Parts: sequence; C-alpha cells; structure tokens
Amino acid sequence: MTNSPVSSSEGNSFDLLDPRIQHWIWASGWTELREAQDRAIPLILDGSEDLIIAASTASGKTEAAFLPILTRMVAPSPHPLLAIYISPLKALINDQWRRLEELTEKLEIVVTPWHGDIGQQRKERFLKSPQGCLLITPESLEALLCRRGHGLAGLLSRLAYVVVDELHAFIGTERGKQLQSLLHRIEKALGRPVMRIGLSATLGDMEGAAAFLRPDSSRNVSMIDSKGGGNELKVLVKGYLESTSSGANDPESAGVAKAAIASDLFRVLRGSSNLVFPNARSEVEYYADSLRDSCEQMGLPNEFWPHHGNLSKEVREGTEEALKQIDRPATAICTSTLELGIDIGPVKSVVQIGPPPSVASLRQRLGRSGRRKGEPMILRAYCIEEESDDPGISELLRENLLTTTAMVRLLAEGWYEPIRARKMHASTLVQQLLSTISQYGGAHAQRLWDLLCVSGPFRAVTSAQFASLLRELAKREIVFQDHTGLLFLAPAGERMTEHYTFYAAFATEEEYSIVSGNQTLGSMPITRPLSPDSYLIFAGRRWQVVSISSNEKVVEVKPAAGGTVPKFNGTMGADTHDRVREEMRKILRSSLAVPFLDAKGQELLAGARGNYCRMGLDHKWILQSGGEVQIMLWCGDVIKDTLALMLQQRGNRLAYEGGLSIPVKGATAESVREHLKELADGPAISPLELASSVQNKIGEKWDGLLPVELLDASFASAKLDVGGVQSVLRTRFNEE
DNA sequence: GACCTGCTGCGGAGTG
Repeated sequence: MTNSPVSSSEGNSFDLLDPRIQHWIWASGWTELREAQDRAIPLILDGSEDLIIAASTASGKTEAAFLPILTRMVAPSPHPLLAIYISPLKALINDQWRRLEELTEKLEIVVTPWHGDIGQQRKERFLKSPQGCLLITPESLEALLCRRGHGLAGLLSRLAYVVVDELHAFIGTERGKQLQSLLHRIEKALGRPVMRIGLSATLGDMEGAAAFLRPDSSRNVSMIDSKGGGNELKVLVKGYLESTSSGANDPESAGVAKAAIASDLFRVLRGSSNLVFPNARSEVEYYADSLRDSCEQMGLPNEFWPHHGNLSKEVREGTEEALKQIDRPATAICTSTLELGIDIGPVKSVVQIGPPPSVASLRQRLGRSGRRKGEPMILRAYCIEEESDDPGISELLRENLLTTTAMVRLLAEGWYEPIRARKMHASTLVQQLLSTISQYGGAHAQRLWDLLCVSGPFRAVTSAQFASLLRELAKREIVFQDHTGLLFLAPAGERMTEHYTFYAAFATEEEYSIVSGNQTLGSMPITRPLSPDSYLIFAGRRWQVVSISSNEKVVEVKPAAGGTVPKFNGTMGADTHDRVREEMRKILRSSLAVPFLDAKGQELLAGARGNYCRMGLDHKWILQSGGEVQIMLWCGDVIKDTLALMLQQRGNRLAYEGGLSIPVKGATAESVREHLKELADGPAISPLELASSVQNKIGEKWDGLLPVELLDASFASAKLDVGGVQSVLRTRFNEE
C-alpha cells in the first residue's frame, strides 16, 4: 500500500486494518487517521492490555475502537467474535448503531442494539447467534445476567472486547459501581479476562480512570490522551445586581436582572446557533419562554428551544433536530442533557447563567463550541448578585460572581476536578448480591463474598459487614439459606428481581405525564400536583391545566396566554472543590484587574475585595456578628459539611445552608475557637461514629435495606472527610 | 444546595 491515499503520522496503523475497512476509510474521504485512531489500532489488535482513549468530542474515538475490532472480527477464524459496547444513553446507542451499520454493511458483521426501546425479535436473533457487536446499556446487561445467567458462559463465549463509552459519566456513581460489578461477573463466568476499552472526552486524571476501568489492577491499562490542539478561548463574564431590599416581596420587582439577561441573550444570540446553560430546569423554562416570546413579539420565526430531562423524547428530538440544521440558526436552552456526546451540530458560543456546577462540567460544555479548526471557543457567563438590607457573607463577597471568575481562571489554567471514586455504594451491593443469586439460581455465602467483595468491586466492605447484610436480608425474608448453606431468593427477593425496576442502580421518583391533545410534552414530579385551571410554563410554552388524573398520573393541558414556571424537585447540589474555594480567596486577596469581567462585574468585584479587607478576612477566619459566629474555612463542600456535622455533634446550633461560611448560633467566638482547636489537635473522631449521629442517611436506591453499621460506613465513604477537616483547621490556625 | 441516566415479559387487540 505504498500509494495509499491515507497517511498515518506514526507507524503503519492504516496498513494493519482489513483491506475492506481501508477501502471504507478511503471512500469516506478521510485523508489521514486521527492521532487517537493511529495509536489505538495496534494496541487493540494486540489485545493483551486494557486501554483508555481520552480525546475531544468528534475526534473519532468510536472509530479508533471499532476499526481494529472489526478487523479482528473479519479475520479468518473458526469462531466468530463478539464485542460488547456499553453506553450510558439509549440515544447514543442509536447514534452508534447507525454509524456502525454503515461500516459493517459489506463486512457481514451483525450489529445488535439492545435497550428498552428495542423490539424482542432483534434481541432473540442475537440470543440465537451471539456474535458481532452488541450495543447495550448497563441496565439491559444487568437484566441479561440476572435472567439468563444459566447460559451466560455459552452466550458470551466468543466475547473478545468490552468498550465503555463516556467512561467519565460512570466514575464515582452507583451506575459505575454496577458496571464494574457486571464486567467482573462476566469475566468470572467466562473464567478469563476480556480486553476493556474506555472512551472519554473529559478525564481529570488518567490514573483514576484506569483504576476504575480495571479495579483489581490484574492487567495493565494503556492510555491514549489526545487532548488535541486547544482552540483560542474567548470569555466575557457579566455582572448584574438585583435589589431585594424593602420591596422584596413584590413579585414584579424580583427578576429584573433575569429580564435584563434574557434581553441581552436575544440581542447577541439571534441569528446564530448556541447553547445556553442556566443550571436548573425551571430556569430553562423561564428563558425558553421569554426568548420565544421575544421572537413572536418581533414577528420572527422562533430560534430558541428548550431541552431538559423532564421533556418528552419528541420535544427533545425537536430541539436536537433544530440544532442540526446548519442553514437555520437555533439556540438550545438546556441542562446537562446536552453535555454528553449526543450528536448536535456545531455551535458558535456557550452561555452559562449562574456559577457552573464544576470546572469539569464547564469544560465539557465549552467543548461543544469552536469545534472547527481556527474557530474560537466562546463563553458568555452571566452572574446575578443580590443586594439586601441585611447582607450575609456570601452576598458581601459576591459569591456567584467570584465562583464563576475562579472557575474560568482554573479552566484557562487547564485544571479541572480529579475523579473521586472512593464511595462504597453499599446500596448497589444489595442489587449485585440478589442479581448474582438469581444468575446462578442460588449461591454459597463464601462464593458471593469472594466474587463481589474480595475479587470484585466492593472491596471496601468488611466480611463482618457482609455477614450482617446477609442476616438483614434474611430477616426481611428477601433471601434464605438452606441446610447445605446455599443462599436462595425468598419470595420477596424473587418479586424484587423479577420486576423491571430492579435493573437500574439509581433511584427515581414517580412523575405525572404532561399531555396536550395527543402530544406528550414531558413529565413533572407528583409531590406538587397542579390544581385544574391553573397556568403553567412547560416545554418553553404557556398552558392551562384542563384535568388531572391521579390514577393514570396524567395532567392534560391546553395552550394558554398566561403561566408560571414550574418547580422541579432538585436534589443535593454539587460539591464545590477545595481548589475552587482557594482560587476564590486568591482573587479577593489580589488587586489585579480581571480582564474578562464587564464594567458591572469589575465594580462588583471591587466591592467584594473592599468587604474582604474591611472584615479583616485575610487573617481572621472566626468572626463574631451579634449572637452568631461565622467560620470561614476556604475549603470545598465535603470538608465544610463534615465540620458542620462535627460541630453539631458537639452540641453547637448551626444555621447552615451552604454558602461560604458555617454560622454557629448563640455562641461566642472564643467558645467556637476552643471547639475548633480541640478538633484540630485532638484525636481524630471515627467517621463511623460521626455518621451514626446523622439522622437522614438514606440516599441511594437500596439504602433502606442495609444494616445500620453498613449504612453508616457507606454514608461516611460518600460524604465525610474527617482527616480533611483536621488538615484544613491546622492550616487556618497556622495562618493566624 | 444542580443536573442526568434506565428497565422484562406477557397478554390482548389489531392487522395482513
């Protein structure tokens, strides 16, 4: 292939591919293999190590994995091979299915998509001839193991590769723990390791990702980190001041800043395609409605479309289609639904309203713009600060503007939050235990312990905790042990594993469907049912409620002129990282101008710096104000929350609602100082003891089935950092 | 004090 039209920067990866695949590459008009593809091909063909491919969106990661996998599949062999591709989204499976079909058309390789929306016929065809590429979700794979476990070794006997897409979306979550367990159970059933390939755009640290992909380190994980040429970054952060003093209860005056932001967005975004991230579904509804209304007022076709997780598939696909149309401008107002790799067209700029949840998330969002060579990435951020008669510390230090400024600076430095995967997820152990018993139709306690906790991913669980979990499940008649020592599912356990809701590792609430005529607009939580005739803004439009059916959980609506933005049930917020809070303090201590702030932003920052000096915050971190004491730790939320619990456990009364400080009520600075000194220098309190003092620890799906001590341990692993508290307190005392 | 994701087997009606 000396005159091959496709060049390869290093080595001869192209030459290693099957000629038919080489022809496909040529016919697709590619002039060269991307760096990640070039490097991945020999490693995947060799197959003796695991692999992580981290490369930017639209850099051909999927092809990097599948070009060599398909080459292996079409090579002459007595046994046809099988590859499993695991995706966190059904939409992504459908995308990849289309792309792979195009590639495999002439190769006679069967590609089988498998998730909840795929018909039974296709699934049965795969079960009869389990080869080719299986594209599946973790939940469907769980169901496969749980229900067809007997034949698993036969079914997957040809398995040669496991590809995990969007790896970062799994790390540190219940779904990620479930996925690790599934991969381990498959290898144990086969009695051999299978090459694992992780694909990701954003990875804070590659070592952490490797430890996630192969937790027992029994195989080496190679890494391809192809960051790609960074496009120029253009940033503008705008500040807004909202007065909430005196007339604060007047609903008309609340939202002046939001209206100003909406009108600025209309002015700068019209005529191009953009993504707007306002941080909350209710805010998405506000801006989508307001911007669509502005288009209508001016007699223009609508360019603004909503996208969030409570909107129906049809509404979301409508927005995605509008974005893909290159010849017509379209801007999506969205939540993190548009952060993952669903295929949307190129966008000119990304708008962030309010502080981003994390630097990593900001980076992922920004990666959606400036995708073409030479085009800059454009970020416009809007920050609303409040001004009241009785300002708190967060208000005086302009926390929203300051957080956004700190995150933009860290982003520009190239820093983002490393992966945190120290959580035990004992809730998911309950699922894996029951699923494994179902898979084998009964199992010895010792075997389950070995499989899940000794060689498997629940390494943080002790044998005593595991034994107490089995006793708890037996007490609840979910499992029982026969005279030979085998564990079986009891009737309650069988009902659990047979119900379709068992296969997802994460919990969700029940919701009402919102229906207009024969169109389903989406769904809403049922904790706040609407009264008939009330008005509602949903899917970026205005509606009136016609009827509510509690039995069928359906709200019927019709178009209307009025409406208010709905409330959704938010869960706990994101944990801001230590480094972000340190950067915020650094900005307050400096007097240098921040060039990407607008005039109002500069003015607000100058005020915050003045307040920081006036309060003496450079050396003082325990402040007395009236009967309240404020503790300023300048650390991330996990440590701050842990200290709040420690103080509460020692009898302090807190008025803690997040923010920059921990307020202690009815105390003196001296007494609080004494407590903090003892905590800093005294023996470290055990995280389990601290956890046992916490009232509501139920957070994950099966937490309610855990014995007390295991629940405490699982809570502590996810939420507490006692060592971190001591270390931060010592730093603060030393600085005085 | 954000956001997001996913799900089997069967029975019955309707159609070719």
